[in-house]
Amino acid sequence: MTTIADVAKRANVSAMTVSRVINETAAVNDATRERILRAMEELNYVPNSIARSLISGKTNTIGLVLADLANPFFTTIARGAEDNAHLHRHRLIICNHDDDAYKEREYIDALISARIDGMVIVPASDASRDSLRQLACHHIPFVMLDRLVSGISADYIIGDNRTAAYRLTSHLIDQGHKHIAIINGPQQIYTAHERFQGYVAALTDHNLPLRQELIKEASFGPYNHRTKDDSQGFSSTLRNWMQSGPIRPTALVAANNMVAIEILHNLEAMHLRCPDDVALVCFEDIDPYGLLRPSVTSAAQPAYEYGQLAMKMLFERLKSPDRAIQSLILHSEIHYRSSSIPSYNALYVEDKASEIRA
Amino acid sequence: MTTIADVAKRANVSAMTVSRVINETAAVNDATRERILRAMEELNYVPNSIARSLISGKTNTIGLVLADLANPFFTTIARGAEDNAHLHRHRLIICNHDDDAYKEREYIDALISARIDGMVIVPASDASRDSLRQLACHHIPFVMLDRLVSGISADYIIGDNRTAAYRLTSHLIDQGHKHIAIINGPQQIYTAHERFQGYVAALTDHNLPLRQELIKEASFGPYNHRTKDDSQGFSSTLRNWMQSGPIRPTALVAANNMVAIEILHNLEAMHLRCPDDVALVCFEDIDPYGLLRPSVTSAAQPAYEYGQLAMKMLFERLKSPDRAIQSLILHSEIHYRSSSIPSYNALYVEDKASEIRA
DNA sequence: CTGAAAGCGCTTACAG
DNA sequence: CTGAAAGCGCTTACAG
Repeated sequence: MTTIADVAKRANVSAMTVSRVINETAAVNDATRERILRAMEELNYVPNSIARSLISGKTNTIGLVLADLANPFFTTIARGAEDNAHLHRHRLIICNHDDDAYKEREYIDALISARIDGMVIVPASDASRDSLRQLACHHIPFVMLDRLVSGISADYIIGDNRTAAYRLTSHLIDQGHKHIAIINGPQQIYTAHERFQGYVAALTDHNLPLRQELIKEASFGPYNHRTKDDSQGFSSTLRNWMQSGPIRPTALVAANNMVAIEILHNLEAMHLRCPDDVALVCFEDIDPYGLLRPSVTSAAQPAYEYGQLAMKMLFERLKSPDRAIQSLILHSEIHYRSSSIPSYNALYVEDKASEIRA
Repeated sequence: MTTIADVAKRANVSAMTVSRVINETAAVNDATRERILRAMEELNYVPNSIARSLISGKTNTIGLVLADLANPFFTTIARGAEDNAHLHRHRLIICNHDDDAYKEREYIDALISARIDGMVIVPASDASRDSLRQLACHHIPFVMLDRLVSGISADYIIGDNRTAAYRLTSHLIDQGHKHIAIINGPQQIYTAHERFQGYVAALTDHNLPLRQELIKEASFGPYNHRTKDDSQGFSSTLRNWMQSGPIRPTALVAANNMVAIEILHNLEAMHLRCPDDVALVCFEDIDPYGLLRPSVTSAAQPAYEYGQLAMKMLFERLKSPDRAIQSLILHSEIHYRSSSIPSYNALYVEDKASEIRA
């Protein structure tokens, strides 16, 4: 690999002068500059960022740590983050922790060692606390995205999970449902916990009983992309509810997009129709291209903005390390669609713009 | 930031001995080792990978350069690549070039400067040639994925585009279609070019005329995630074909998943039904979760394997820089579904396993 | 088993 | 306008 010394020798100057030409950090004689530029070109010289980083302490690299790049919600976040990082001339290292705090820790340790300038992280769970403390301890600024970890004070951007869950559940109640089951994510994950609280609050406020038999905790997965057989572990619960349980739910709340997709597969396998046999609402957009029929009622979060704004917040932090901690709550947009409104398709055919809004 | 010198001072040894303990590169007295380990812990020391990289010439970092992370095809590739990179304890830098060779060049220059160990790249177009030559010139091994660039000899993994296009088109012909239109990608993109050749060959072999009026070149986008209004620029063509053109096609070939999605939106806006009013086939999986109705006939490529195998091929190259160039062709699986088979839904309801295979 | 010296490829700070 | 020296945080190669 050509070094600055090679260029210097060929141009008959010192490395220092070459450095000045590259970085335009001081005036250089025009003839000398020409000679140096020619030497750089002839040798096809590209400066070594590693050497620069060792001196500057900056790598122009940001870590993006999230659950699963293959989940469309996180995919879109990643694209928003990458676009913004590119704008700031930084590169993005992407890591998938699959909601596993141990895997997350491995990545974080590697990223600390790689001296990333900062991190945007969707924490795996409450067990991420030590990892985040480790980051702080090494003075690596980070933004928590989508999920909080209690005991950690740092910039963050999250959604209005509890409110959204309350609204989705209330919508089902408004539709006349009394037995509303929920398939939730692991409670040590912030969003899953918040959504459950919103579900509980809506039932309570409407004087409906909270039935333990209608609550199931599942994985937010699947994270194994090779097999898709009930990796979330709620198929039998769902079958039991719909076919032989003591209380058959007439509506289902899915705590994220992956859960909703798996529910739709299960309903199809059971030859049940949605919303005729059972209604469905979910979190996160399950249908980014708007092509699913039945279309699914969901609390859509602005994923691209999540990524973009988290990165923006991080760069502001890098610029002003001592500024006050900031937080941002992005509100979900509830899309009321056919999976929870029996008459929706008729409406839909008549007028595409008739989508009901809260 | 704590350095190896800080640890050495606290443990009353030289930096060299600390280095030996960290890397287990030579025997160290047990008591000394204990003292050093304690000092490392007390100071919360994490070795600086940057400094190591400067010496070793390795960064344990791989560049993954692709068109658009938000396209599910590339998303799945990225996940496959990241999983494999993680297995090899390497980190992945992800870059989106949006089929823009200029944007691609910026990234490649930055990655060369960052001294990545290798790259997996879906080249933007034939105009990527110079960028790839630049990589080779800097002795950075790379694997071309999904797309080839003529004049570049390097390891690669691609699909069987021409054959798949031939089969998809022939399938439409078998179904009795005579006016088969194609909305293709830019011809300087390898896959678009190959798919078009397959389409032409199928028509020719079946003695059907190639009609210029039924050929439209569009973007493989959209790459702007904020607006989705005809960013590919074929809406008016499609409208013309279906509503007022001299020859109304009875079937459409979509050259990638994004084009197919946009076609479905357009058909819906025109109140046309698929396959009743016009049949549709496409490349790449448009429906990773199998929930679309109508389900779309497509030549699905094993995206996860693309990413995984490309990374595997790259690591083998890194291990054996002088081994012969390898290439791998992954065959598409043609899924015959309802968008091109009028009776499909009836079959489907009767028996989910009745999917027709070639 | 341990350490002093040199160097990876650059830039900062100083001198002229 | 230009350059010699020192140093970023490590490891390699040598010496003892």
